[in-house]
Amino acid sequence: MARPTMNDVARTAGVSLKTVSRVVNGEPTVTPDLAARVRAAVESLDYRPHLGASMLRRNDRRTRTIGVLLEDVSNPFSGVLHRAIEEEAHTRGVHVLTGSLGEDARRERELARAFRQRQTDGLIVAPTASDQGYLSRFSGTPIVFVDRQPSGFLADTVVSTNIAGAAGAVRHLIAHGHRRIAFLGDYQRIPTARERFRGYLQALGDRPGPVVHDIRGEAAAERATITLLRRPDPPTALFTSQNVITIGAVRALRRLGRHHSVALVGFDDFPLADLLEPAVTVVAQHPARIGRVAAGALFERIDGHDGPPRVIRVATTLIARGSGEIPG
Amino acid sequence: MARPTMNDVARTAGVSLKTVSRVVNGEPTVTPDLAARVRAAVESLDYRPHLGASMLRRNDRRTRTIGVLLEDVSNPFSGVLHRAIEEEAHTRGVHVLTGSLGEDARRERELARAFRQRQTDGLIVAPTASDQGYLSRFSGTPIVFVDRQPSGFLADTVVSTNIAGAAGAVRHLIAHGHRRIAFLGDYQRIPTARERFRGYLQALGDRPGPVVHDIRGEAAAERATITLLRRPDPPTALFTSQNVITIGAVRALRRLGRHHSVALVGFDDFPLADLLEPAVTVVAQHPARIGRVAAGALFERIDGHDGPPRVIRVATTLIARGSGEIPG
DNA sequence: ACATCGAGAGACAACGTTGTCTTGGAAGCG
DNA sequence: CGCTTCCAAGACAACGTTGTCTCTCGATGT
Repeated sequence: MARPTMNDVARTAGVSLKTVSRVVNGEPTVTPDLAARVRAAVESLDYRPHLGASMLRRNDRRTRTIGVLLEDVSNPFSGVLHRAIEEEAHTRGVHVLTGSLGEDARRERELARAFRQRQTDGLIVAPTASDQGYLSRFSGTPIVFVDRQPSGFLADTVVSTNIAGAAGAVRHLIAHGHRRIAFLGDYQRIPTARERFRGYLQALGDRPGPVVHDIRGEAAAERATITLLRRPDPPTALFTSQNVITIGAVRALRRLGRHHSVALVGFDDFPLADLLEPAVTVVAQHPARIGRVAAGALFERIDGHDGPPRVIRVATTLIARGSGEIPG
Repeated sequence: MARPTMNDVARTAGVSLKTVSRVVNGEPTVTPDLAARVRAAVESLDYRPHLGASMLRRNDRRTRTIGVLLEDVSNPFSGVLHRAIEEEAHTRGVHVLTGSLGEDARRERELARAFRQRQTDGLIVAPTASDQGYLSRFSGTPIVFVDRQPSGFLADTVVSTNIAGAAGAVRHLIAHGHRRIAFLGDYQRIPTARERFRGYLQALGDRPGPVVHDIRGEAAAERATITLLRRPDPPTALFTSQNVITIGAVRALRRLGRHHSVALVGFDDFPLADLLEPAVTVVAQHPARIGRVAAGALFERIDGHDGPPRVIRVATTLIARGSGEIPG
C-alpha cells in the first residue's frame, strides 16, 4: 500500500481535496463538523503531508533546512559548534544537513552545490578551499562563514580574535621569562593559521623564534616538536596554534621528559586539558558562542535582513593552568 | 530574477521542454547538435534542476538523504559515529540530516517524525526514549539502531558487546586483587547502562560492591565518587560505565589525592585517556566501526534487502594503561 | 515507387500539494 | 418577499519535473 495522499483522505472523509488541505493547514474557514471528519480520516489513514509537493506549490519556498559544512564533525571544536547551530535551528523548527570536509577543497564545492540544489534556506561554512569564489553564483542562498575567513567571496563571517589571542598567548610566555618561543602551525593556506602566526610575530617583534608551518595531525606535531627540541639551541617555550597540534606537542614533551621544563601554550581549548600534568594553558575559543552567533546571523539573512557583509569577532580567553607558567 | 526552470532553458535553446529533460538526465536519444545547444543554455542561465519537483514525478522516490539521531553530536563517541556514517553515505552520494536528542524522549519522536516527513530514505537512531513503539507506523522507512537496543520495536541494531565488555573490565580488576569494586552508572532506563550493570554483576557473582545508578553528567559523577570514597568501607576499585562518568571519577580521585591508590576502569575510551596520570584503563568501544556497520546495514535495507531484524554486536577491547592495574 | 520501420523530438498527463476563482445556499435587509 | 451580501466548500490551474504516447521524417527493403 502506497503512502496515502490528500485525495485518499478526501475520499475517506467524503469531502473535497481542497477542504483537506484547509484543515491540514489550519485555515479557519471550515465547519467544525467537516474538520472533525477530515481529522478522523487523517488519523485512520496515518496521512502525512508530502513536504516536497507542498514546497513546490507554496509561494514562500522555504524548506526549513540549512546546510552546515565543517572541517570534521568528530573534532571537539566542530562538534560543539555543530551542536550550538543545531540548537538554534531547533528552536526555529529548522533542520540541519551536515557535511564534513576534512580539508578537501573539492568536497567543499561539491557539498555546497549539492546542498544548494536541495534548496537549503541557507548555508554555514567553515571554509577549507583556498577560494570561495565559486559561491558567487549562489545568489539567493544566504551564507555565513565560521571559524575561518573566506576569500574571493564576501558574506557574514564569525571568527575568533585570532591575532589578539595568539599575541596574548605569546606575551604570556614572554612575561614568564621566555625569549626563544617556537611556533608550531597548521597549513599556511588556512587563513586562521596565518592570523595566529601574525599574532605570534606581533608579540615577538623582530626576534621570532623557530617556526614550523604546515603541520597536519597529532603524529606530525609530535615529530615536529621532537625535532625542534633536539636542535642545538632549543626553544624554552612552545606556542601551538591548534588543538590537535597542542596534543601532539604534549605527547612529545612527555616522551622527552621535558613536560615540566618547557613551557607550552596552545590555541583552542580541549577536553581534559585541565587534568594533564602539568595542566595545559590555552587560549580558549568559544565554539558554542560562535555557533549561536553564526546561526543567528544566518536566520536574520534568511528572514530578509539586507545589509553589507559583517565580520563578527568572538573574543578568546587565556586560561592559565600550569604549562604556560613554567619559567624561562 | 527567479530561479530558471527547464522551460526557460528550452526557450533559450529553442527546443522543447522534454528535450532539455533528456539532456539533463543524460538520455542518449538526442542529436549531438541539440544537446550542445541545451548544454550551452544550461550554462548561460546557471540552471540547476529542482530536486523537489523531480522527486515528485520520478518513480523511484529516493531523496538520497538519511536521518541520523544521536544523543549529542558534541560528545566524542557520537561525533566519531556520526563521522563514520557520513563517510559511508558520502561514498553513495547520500546526504545526512542530523539531530541531537540529549536524552529527551519527546525530541526523539518529534525529529523521527519530522525526518520521515521529509522523505528521508532511512533513519539511524541511538534511541533515547524508553519505548520506540511509535516507530511501528513508519512502514516503508528502514531504520537501524545504534549504541542502544530499542524496545517496543524491532529493527537492525548495532551495539557493543556491553555485557561481556563490562564483565571483562571487572574481572580485570579482580585479577589485580580487588574485592570491593564499585559500579557507577548512567540512567538505568538506558538499555546500554543496564547491560553494563549486568556484566558487572556477572563478574562479581554474589558479592557485588557498592552501586550508584542514574548518574548524569561529569559533576554528578564527581560528587557520587567522593561520597563513595568517604564511606566507612570505601571500595578499592571503581568501574565507571560511561566516558563522562569516568572523567568525573578521575576528577574526584584527583581531588581526594587517591588517583594512585584507587583502581579505575572505564567503559568507553576518550581522547587523552593515555596522557593522564595514571593513564586510564578502559574498555574501548569502536564507534567508527559501529557507524560503518550501521550505515552498511541501512543501505542494504534501503536497497531492498528484506530479512528478519539483525542484532550485530561489535566487540570491545580492554586497553590497560595503568589506572586499572593499581593493586588491591 | 511504395510500404515498413526506427529513432528523434514534441505534446500531454501526472506526481501531491496550494492559490485563485467560482458556486450555491443561507443570512440580512428594506 | 425579493434582492444583496457573505462565506464555506468545491473546481481548476499551477508549481517544475519525468513517463508515455504520438508524430514526423528519413532510411531501408522489395
